[in-house]
Parts: sequence; C-alpha cells; structure tokens
Amino acid sequence: MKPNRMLQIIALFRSEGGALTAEALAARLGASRRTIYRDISALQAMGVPIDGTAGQGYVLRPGFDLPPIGFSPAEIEAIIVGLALLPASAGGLSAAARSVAAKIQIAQPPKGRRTLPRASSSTAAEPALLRRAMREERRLAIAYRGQDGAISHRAILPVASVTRADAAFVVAWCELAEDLRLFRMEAIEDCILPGGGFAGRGAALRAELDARTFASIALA
Amino acid sequence: MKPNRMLQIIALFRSEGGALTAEALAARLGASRRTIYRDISALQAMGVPIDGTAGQGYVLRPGFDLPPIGFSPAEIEAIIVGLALLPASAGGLSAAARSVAAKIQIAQPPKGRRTLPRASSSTAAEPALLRRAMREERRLAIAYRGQDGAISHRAILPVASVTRADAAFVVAWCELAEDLRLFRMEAIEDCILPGGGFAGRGAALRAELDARTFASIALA
DNA sequence: ATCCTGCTGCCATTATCCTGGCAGCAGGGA
DNA sequence: TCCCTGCTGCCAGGATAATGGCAGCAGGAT
Repeated sequence: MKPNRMLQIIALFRSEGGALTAEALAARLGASRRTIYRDISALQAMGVPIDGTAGQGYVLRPGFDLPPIGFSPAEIEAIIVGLALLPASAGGLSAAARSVAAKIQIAQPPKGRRTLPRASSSTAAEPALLRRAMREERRLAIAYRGQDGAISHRAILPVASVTRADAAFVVAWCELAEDLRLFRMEAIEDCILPGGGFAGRGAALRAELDARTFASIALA
Repeated sequence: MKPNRMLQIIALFRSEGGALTAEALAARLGASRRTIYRDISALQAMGVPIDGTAGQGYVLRPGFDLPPIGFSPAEIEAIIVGLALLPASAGGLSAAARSVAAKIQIAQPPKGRRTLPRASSSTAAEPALLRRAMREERRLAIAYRGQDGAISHRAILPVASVTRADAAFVVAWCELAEDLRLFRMEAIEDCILPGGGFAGRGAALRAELDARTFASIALA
C-alpha cells in the first residue's frame, strides 16, 4: 500500500468523476489488479467512501460528513505516529504532515474530556447516506435502537442533522409516527436507501421544522 | 522507528518528568542508543518538543498547545495516508487509527455536483474549529456577513450545528445579542479561537436550545 | 447461461525499512 | 584536560511489508 498510489487513486477518482474498474486503475498506476484491490480495501478501511460493484467498477462517493467529534488521546497518538511514517517521497506531503503535527496537541488532554458515543462500525457510511437522502429527497430505511434497546425498522424522510458537543441527531419525518422525530445518530444500527423519494416535500418539511423549532431563534 | 517505541518514549517522558539520557531510554526500551537517537529525531521532526543537551539528556518540554485549526485537504491526505502506514501491530493503535480516519472528511465533491452550501474557501477550517469550540466549550470569534451584506464581528458560544439540504447553520449564544442566534455557515467570513471559554455553561445552553426548539419533537 | 467484475486466501519473491555497530565531531561540566 | 553525552554518516544483516500470480467464489448485466 504505497502512500503514493493511494493518493493517486483518490486523485483519479476525483478527476474522473465516474466509475473506475480495478483493471483501469491497475493500468494507470502500473500495478496489478490484486494490489489495487488491496489498496481500495485499505482506503475503505480508513473511511474513504469508495463503493465497489461487481460488473461496474468503483465509485468514490462525494461528500461524506461525520458527526464532528474530537480525538481521543489514542487517536491523536495514532495520527502523530502515522505522520512519522510518511516517507519524504510521498508526493510532497511531508510539509503538510509537519503542519498537521503542529496543529495537534500531544500534551495530555485535560481529564474530564468527554467522549462522544460513536456510530457502530457497521454504519460508517451513514452520514454520507444521510446527506444524500436529504439532498435528493429520498426515503431512508433505518434499523433504529430505541431507548429501551429494542430494534425497530422505520422509513424516514430526513430533514436536517443536528450536531452538538454531546450527541448528534437526525431530524426526520417518521412514516411510522407520521410526525417529525429526533433520531439519535449513534442508535441507527443500519441504514439504506431503498426506492422511493419525497420529491417536492423537502421544502415543506423544512418549513415545518422551522416553524416548530427555530422560530424562536432569530437569524443573525 | 517502530510506532510502539515512539509512544513509549513519550510515555516515559510523561511519567518521568525529568531528563532522560539516550542510554537510559535505550535500556528501558530494549533498543540501542543509535536507534533512540533516530527515534528522538523523528519525534522532533514531527513537532514533539523534545530538547536534547549534551551531557544532560533529553527533556520533554511541557505544554505545547498550539492554536489548533482545521486541516487543509493536503493535510488531511497526509493524515489519511499516514494512518494507512500504521502496522497492525502498533500496540493496538489500528483501532484508533480507523476511528480517526472515520472522523475525517476527505472527499471533495468531484466535478461540480456540489449541492450543499459550503463555507467559503477562506474558511475551510471552520467546521473543525467549530467542533473544537463546542467540544471544549470555548468562545469563538467570527466575522459575520449579515443579511444586509455588512460585516460584523461577534463573539459566540457555539451550541450546535444544523445541516439541511439547503443550508447549514450554527446555533450559538451571541454575546452581542445576549441570546441564542442562528448563524448561516456560509456567511461566516472568518473564524478564530481567541482566549476565553464558557466551561460549565455548555449543558445549560444545550438545555435552553432543547427547551426552545426540540421540545416539540419527540425523541424516537 | 455467460461474461465482466469485485473480492478473498494463499504463497513465493521482491522491495523496503529498521536496527545495531562503528567511527567521528561537538559541547558542557569537573 | 578528560569524561559524559548528544548527534551524524555509513553500512551490512535482519525483520517486515508490499507485490503479483493463481485459484476460486459471488453478484450484477446481458
């Protein structure tokens, strides 16, 4: 997994826009298909939203946002150490690596730091899906862990995502409850985009959200 | 430069407090002096404030809390690639590395199809700063473009961020208005973390936000 | 059914990096 | 001065990782 190649893969996806097969990537990068598979797998493992479909190729999903969180000490150390392993040859990345290191505090963080509940690993793609559903006004099917621990399956029309220091939520029209509901992000166990949308209802739903929530807070 | 050893070196400095000679480190870590020199050099290269004095030993300077900012795309790539280089054997760091990667957004919308309003390029660091301010309950100073186009400078205590298909907002206590306000993300022209926090007020602000907005929406 | 493609396991080869030893220079303290 | 220590270059041996080839399974498209 040469660092260089990984950057090139991302770059290729960005410039191409469309789908790329492992074969094409292998040809362009002078590597074997096997190696490309390994690289893609590595990229995915670190959160890069690449989807592979048999017969089609790979697609780099656009914009993927995660519930904003801080880094734990272990995570900061992982970053620091990872940066140290960057060969100087990695496409002029060393300068960036140095500035990153400067931006991270290694010193023992103030104790009392709070860690956020994280989404389970099976739902790493969740924020991306959520954004996409909001953007394209499409129905989202989720497996949701209620406060009693029971899993329920629901179809929701997402309207907004709310992120705070202590938790992240999705505001959505719940077709089960026939009302707007707050869903805790970390309680969404699974999440897919089935067929069906709510084209045209987005604005109305946002208006209802405004009326019921932000009406009392002035827009600066 | 085994990642493990680098972490151990930092740990030793933290627990020791005083000075440590290369000889001592070598003995404690089961490595040669030569290797320790290399490790220290690597740590310094990535910004760890270690001072070496001939005849004395090494000292880890405390407090190194640079004004942290968001990451540029190049920096994010550096992190991502660096994390990928972490051997699985790195003292259980791979899990942390994976969660770090998951927390970083690296995808730039490829080719035009951007639909979500994004912060202006000059404020790319904004989301990261915002997160940090929320997390650490620190005051944020912003240059804000009002609806009339005039720029005003305000100090705000950020409480939550709200993302919708058509816009993104920050909900914050505005010290100018002495009230909760909605700020349009794309209208934040500049954004820094000056001194001063609001430790302890975070929960109260979140409670007020809840009371004034989400009280009418049930938590699923 | 048949492609094309993604995806995985296995393994030998190759490349890369890590390490330690040696030699030597520099700077501070006794 | 001498000693301790930081610091660097060089190099060979060893450990580790990367790579590519092969075989095989799975899923979507035609």
